[in-house]
Parts: sequence; C-alpha cells; structure tokens
Amino acid sequence: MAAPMRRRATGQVSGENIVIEAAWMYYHEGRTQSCIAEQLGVSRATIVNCLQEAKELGLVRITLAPEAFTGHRLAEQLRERFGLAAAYVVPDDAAGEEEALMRVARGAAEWLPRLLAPGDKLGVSWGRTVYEVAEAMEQTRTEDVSVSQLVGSMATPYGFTAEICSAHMAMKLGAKLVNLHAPAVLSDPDLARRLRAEPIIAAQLEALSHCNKAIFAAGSANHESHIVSSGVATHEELDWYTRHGATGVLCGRFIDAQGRSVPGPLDDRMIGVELDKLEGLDMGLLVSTGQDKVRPMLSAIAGGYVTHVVTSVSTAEEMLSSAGG
Amino acid sequence: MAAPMRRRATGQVSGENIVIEAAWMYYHEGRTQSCIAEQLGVSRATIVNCLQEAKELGLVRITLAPEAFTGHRLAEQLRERFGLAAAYVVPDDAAGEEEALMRVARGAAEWLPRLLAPGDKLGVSWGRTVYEVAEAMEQTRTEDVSVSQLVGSMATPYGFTAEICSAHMAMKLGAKLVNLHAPAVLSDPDLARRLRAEPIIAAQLEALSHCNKAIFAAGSANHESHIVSSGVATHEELDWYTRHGATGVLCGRFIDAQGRSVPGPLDDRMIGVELDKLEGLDMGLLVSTGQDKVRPMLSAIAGGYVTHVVTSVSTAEEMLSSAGG
DNA sequence: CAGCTACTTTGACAATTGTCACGAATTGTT
DNA sequence: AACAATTCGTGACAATTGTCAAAGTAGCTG
Repeated sequence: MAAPMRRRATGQVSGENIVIEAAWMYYHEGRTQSCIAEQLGVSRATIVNCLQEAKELGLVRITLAPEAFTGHRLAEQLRERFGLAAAYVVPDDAAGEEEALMRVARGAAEWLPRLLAPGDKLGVSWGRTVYEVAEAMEQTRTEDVSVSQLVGSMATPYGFTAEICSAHMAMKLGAKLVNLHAPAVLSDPDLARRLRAEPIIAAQLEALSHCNKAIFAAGSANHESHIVSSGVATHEELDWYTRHGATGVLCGRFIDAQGRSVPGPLDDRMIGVELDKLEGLDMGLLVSTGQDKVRPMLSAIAGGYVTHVVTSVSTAEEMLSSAGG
Repeated sequence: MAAPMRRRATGQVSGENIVIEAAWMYYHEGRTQSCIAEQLGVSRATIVNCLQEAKELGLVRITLAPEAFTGHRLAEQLRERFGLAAAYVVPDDAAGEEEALMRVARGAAEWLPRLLAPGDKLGVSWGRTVYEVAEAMEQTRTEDVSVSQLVGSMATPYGFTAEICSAHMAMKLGAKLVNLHAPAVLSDPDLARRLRAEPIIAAQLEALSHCNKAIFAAGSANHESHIVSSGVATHEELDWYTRHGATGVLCGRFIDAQGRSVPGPLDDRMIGVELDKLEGLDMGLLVSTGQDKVRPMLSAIAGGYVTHVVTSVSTAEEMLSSAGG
C-alpha cells in the first residue's frame, strides 16, 4: 500500500513543490515561463505542465472583484429600488439565454462564500440555476456551515434534483448536509401528512426552520417551467394556479404578484419548507436571469423573501422598467 | 466639475461595461482574445487594453489556494510541533532572502483577510515585513474591522514607520484606524510617563487592550536589526539586552528564549503595547522569514503570543530542526 | 469650423504560451 | 534480467498574447 511515488524529484528542486513554486513565480511574480524554467533547471514545457496541473488542482483561483458587480450602476439601482442589502449584476451584452444563466450562476458561486459566516445554516432550493451555482463553485472550506435541502426530491429528467443541488453545494462548501429524504410531492394529501409526521422527516423539516440564510431561484409559472417538466405540477394544476393569480414559483410553492403564497391543491401534498419560513431571513439570495423570470423575481422580492439578488444586466434592466422605475 | 466623460461608447457594446465583459469572457469562460474581440466587434488590441485595464483596476484577482500552503507538509509539522492553529509556508527554493521576504509578505497578505471576521480589532506591529504585507494586500472591503497601531512611531530611514504600516493596512482592509500619535521611544522615562497619561494617548493605548487579533514580525536581537537602525535602541542598549538573555524583539520589546519580556532600561521610555496584552489573543499572526529570524520566532512562539505563522520553506525547516524535531 | 488636445483604436510585428509526438526513466510483470 | 506499460520531460512548431507607432475621433477653443 505504498503511496504512489512521485517521480518529479529528478531536478534540483525539491520536486514535491515544483508545481507550487512554478505557480507562485508565474502568477504572483509575473515571470515568463522561460524564466521560471531556467531558474528551476527544467524545460519550459515542463513549466507549462506544472501550471496546467496547478490549474487542474484548483491551486490557482482567478476571480473578478465582486465590487465590480455589486457596485455596478444597475446593482445600485436594484438595491435602492427594492430595498435589498446588495445586488450582483453580471454582464450579458453579447450572450444568449443559456450563457447568461451560466454567468449568473458563476457570479452567485463566487459571491456566495463571502456571504456566509461560521455558524450559518443555509437552505438550498432546487432548479437548473441552483444546480449550476453549486457546480460553478470552487471547493472551499468554510467553518461550521450546514446546508439543508429546502424541498423534497423529484424525478427530473435533467438530473438536478433537489438533493443533488444541496449535496453539491454542501460538498463545495465543505459543509454539513441535511437532506430531505422524501419526495417533493405525493399523490395523496393523507400520505404526505403521515410522511411529514414520520420522526426522521419531521426532524429534517424541523431543521429547515433553523436556517438563517437561503439560496433559491425564481421559477416562472408557465408551461415550460421545470415545475411541470419535473412532475411537481401537472399542466392542469399549473393552469389552476395561474387562474388564481400565481405569477411565479418559489421553493416549489406558487406565489402571486405580491409574493403571497397561493393556496391550492398541491400544498397539502407537498413536502418542503413553507414560505413563511423564508421571510425575514438574514439572507435570501435570489439567483435568476431571463425575460420570463422577471415577473417571478419581482413577486419573490415583493414577498419579502429576498435580501440579495444575482442577475444579468438585461434582466436587471427589465426588472427596473417593469417595476416602474 | 462634470465627471470626466468616458468615451468608449462608440462600439455596439454598452461601453461602460466592455472591460468587465471582456474580463469575464477571458477569465471565466476561457475564450481567446480574438474570439472576444470578434463577438464584441472591436479589434483584438482593444481587448488587450481592456484586460490590462481590468488588471490595473484590481478587477482580476489571482490567488493561489491557501490550502496549498496551510496544508503543506511543513505547515502541518509547524502546527503540530508548536501547537499553532495554522501555518502558511511559502516556497523559497530558488529564491534569495529578499525574495523570500516578499513571498512571505504576499502569502500573509492573501491569508490575512480570511483570518478576519466582522467586529475584529487588529493590532498592527511595525517593520519591513509588516510593511510589505500591507503593501501586498489587495484592496478589500471588510465589514466592521478596526486597525490599531501597536507601537509608537520612530524615525526609520526606510520609510516604514509604525503609523505607515497600520495606516496602509487599514486602508487596504477598508478598516477604521486608531493610530498612536506618539514616538515609540523617548529620551526620558518621566516624559514617557507623562505622555502615556495624556488623555489622547491614554485613550489610544486603552484601545490597544481591546485588540483581539494582531499581526507582527519577529525581530532579531543583533546589530543589523531595524530596532537599532531605526533608533529605537542604541548599540549599547542592544548589548545590554542580549547580555541579559534577549533572543529577539516583538513589538519593540526584547524577549528571551522563553518569550518572556526582558525588563531593561528601554521599557520605561517606550510607548506601545505591553507584551502581556498580546498573550491569549484570538489570533497572533507571526510573519517572518530568514535564518536570523529563526531564534526570535521560536522565542515568540514559546511566549504564547502566536497562533498563526507565515514563513518560508527553508525557515520552517530550520525552525523544526532548531527546536529539536 | 479649423485646429488643438487628449484619448482610444488599430494593424503589424515581437514575445510568450500551448500542443504534440517522441524519447528517457521508472515500475510492474514474466 | 528482459519486456511491456506507464509516466514524465523535451524540443519543435502552432497559436495566442503583448507592444508600439500611427491613424482616428470626440471634445474643446479661439
């Protein structure tokens, strides 16, 4: 069971550290690869390899200063107009919808670790966007943070179920994980009630009320929404909710333009955090982009669930003009 | 007094944001400059300029993962051997003394912001190393941190007086600053006593006892030390202290091999923090490198002032072998 | 509105960096 | 001990990036 011996120790450099040494000289001291190669007594190509290894190991971290996005004109406007603690606006000038989503996710991924403090309990919602945030995050080791899954699991055809979102997020943060071992929606209200009463589930739901921060996306209340395609709601149910004023979806629950929960046939059958638990948190991080998300985002903000927003330039502009800027 | 109009608005891109847009595409999405230029409809050279501007503005931050240095073999050994909370060991394989110092400073500069939390009061010592740490720090905006100058000012021929160290540090951290408006050492004990009693100085000294974290370097007790060249101690005084067991200097005070303060002729005439105030802090960050610093560092650690260390590979090795590894 | 200033943008060229096929060294296997 | 199998380091070439002088453009001024 001998550890796989490194064999890079032929040079004059201690070997174990040549990757770090090279990365330091390159990124911190701004030397050229040739210079580094010469000093370490290896060929330049080796340095190229070292630098690539450093990148792959996650040794090198390139971030864009968050101030550039939170201090952006539109970010300030969002903050003032909607009374947020802060907003993070990523550029999407020359980007498509898909690309904008990835950028917003990346932005949130870079911002989130700075918004967390030791002792925090972070609730994680579900969806494509949240999944991409977790995916885009660098591995960090945050002290004493725990991550809870805010809504039950569902069978999405895309692979980003609620427990994968929270699990990835916890892993990237190096945090403790509280998963919700139950489906998001059941066929029968009675079964849901009994499941909620089940000790293990009850304990997990109880843990949710202790979350002091949360990350979620706004879902649109239309037929393309993942809430339908992942089987949480049927087309008929969706129609019912929209007829009764639903303008968006937050953590699996339909909300109206004022952000109030729209009570309906699904609620009794769902397992997940209730919206009133999300009010008045230390942080409610809304991560969304896209034209169809503007109304849901405004609804979520109106409901008082949101303290921080990550979005794109064009979405921010539409939010401001929609809200009567 | 109109704001100087930006004129980069000719292109099809919103203009104000082209720098951010370009930086995002380059650093986050890994595109080539040509690709970015094409997409934004400008020449590649323009993108080069944008990226340089981004760097100059401090928009781009390249850091090497701290885990690589705190998780280093020697870092672990230092931690265990000396009971530290953590150690950060920078490579210095192919580096000279001067370069090693710069690297250690840079390492501390990258690490320090992560060791601070809102509400902290950081005491800042004085010296070449501490100065370079402040200099190497990126501008950040830390919430509710204050910086205090731990020792009075002195006339150093090099420009890094105590108040400049603390002022730079505070500026870089975006923190509140409490300077000590007094000389570090006076010619007469009585004058020092009266100055300490002076309300404004007394208040500043009082503030020092509320520091919960501190950053300092270990000074060597030899004739090349800055403690002599900056006029804090004369050659005779230094000799006196070394004859009485001094092995190093910490925050302007001589300490022996066990880290105890060596009482002597200078103490009465000095204005600055007393060593017992530095014991048992939440964090005592010792930043030093060089062969002549090994004994002083060991002394400082023995005295219980140190919870975190930043040093270089070769110094770490010498510390471990000197201390009987 | 011509002319000036200060600035940005550009194209061509130089320097640096990335790629890849090959050879050398090491390990495990027969 | 000889032979794959594997991995790492190397040199030559391709791609990308940095530099710089010249051209262009907006704003200002007489």
